[in-house]
Amino acid sequence: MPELPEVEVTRLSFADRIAGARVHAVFMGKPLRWPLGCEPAMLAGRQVRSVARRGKYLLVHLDEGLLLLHLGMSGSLQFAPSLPPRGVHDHFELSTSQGVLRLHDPRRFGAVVYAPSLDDARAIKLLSGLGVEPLEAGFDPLHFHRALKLRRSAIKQVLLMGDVVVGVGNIYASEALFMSGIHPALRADRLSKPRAARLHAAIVSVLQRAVALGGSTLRDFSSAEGQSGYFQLDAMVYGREGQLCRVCGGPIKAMRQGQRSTFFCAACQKK
DNA sequence: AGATGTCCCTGGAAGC
DNA sequence: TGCTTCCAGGGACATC
Repeated sequence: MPELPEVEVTRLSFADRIAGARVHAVFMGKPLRWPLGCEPAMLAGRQVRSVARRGKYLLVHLDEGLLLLHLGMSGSLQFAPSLPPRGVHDHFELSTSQGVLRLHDPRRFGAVVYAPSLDDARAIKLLSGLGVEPLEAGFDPLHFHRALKLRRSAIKQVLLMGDVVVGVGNIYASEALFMSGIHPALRADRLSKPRAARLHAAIVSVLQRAVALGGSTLRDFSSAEGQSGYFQLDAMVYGREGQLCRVCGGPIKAMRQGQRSTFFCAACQKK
């Protein structure tokens, strides 16, 4: 399932190649999470300027307006000079002078939304509530600790909410908490400054590492060049219920938090 | 206002 | 073997 590293790996895999491309045609398949918000044919003739990322959203900037792409939980993008015939799960396609950008998304939790600009109400609605970027300078230990002090939910759930820091999904939240020795159910406002700093470092480390390794292949992920990642080989706790902790040899446990599964080692992770 | 629960969707795995 | 049930997940929205 695409979290920040997968989205970033996807971006890196086609951003340079699509920059400058002229849109020829737009294909819309089955409805995605949200409507496109404009007449698809309206996009023909526009030029792709750049592809940026904010949290788990890809921002395809056009010479006029932009497309906000979200991969949901099963979405992946392909970009190539030409692609094989569309399958039943290919729900969005941008044919351009430099290749075809195709969204494949079996579960259709993904989205493609058009906004006239970043100041437009639709873009603001999707982007304004997002927290800081974990791989940028604005994410620092002291601000992180201060933000956690305002939250009484379990630390795992605060990480998932994405309004303190973006891009940490279910897999990396479990991994980062394991790396920093923090129990997922600990209230966010109970983290000491040193523990918040350790968690901060773990988040940066696990995300950077995942980007460097090409993202996680847990489930359906592959980059827009078709490369699959191999983070799964290195998961310390995620998906390992009942297996032995790689550090202490104790059993990895699973619990539910807000209808999401959390994996942790009760010996290594303390409240 | 912050916290919590519900829902969207579908393929694959597990259970009977 | 073939059916049903459960589960995965991000995030908007409703409800307390």
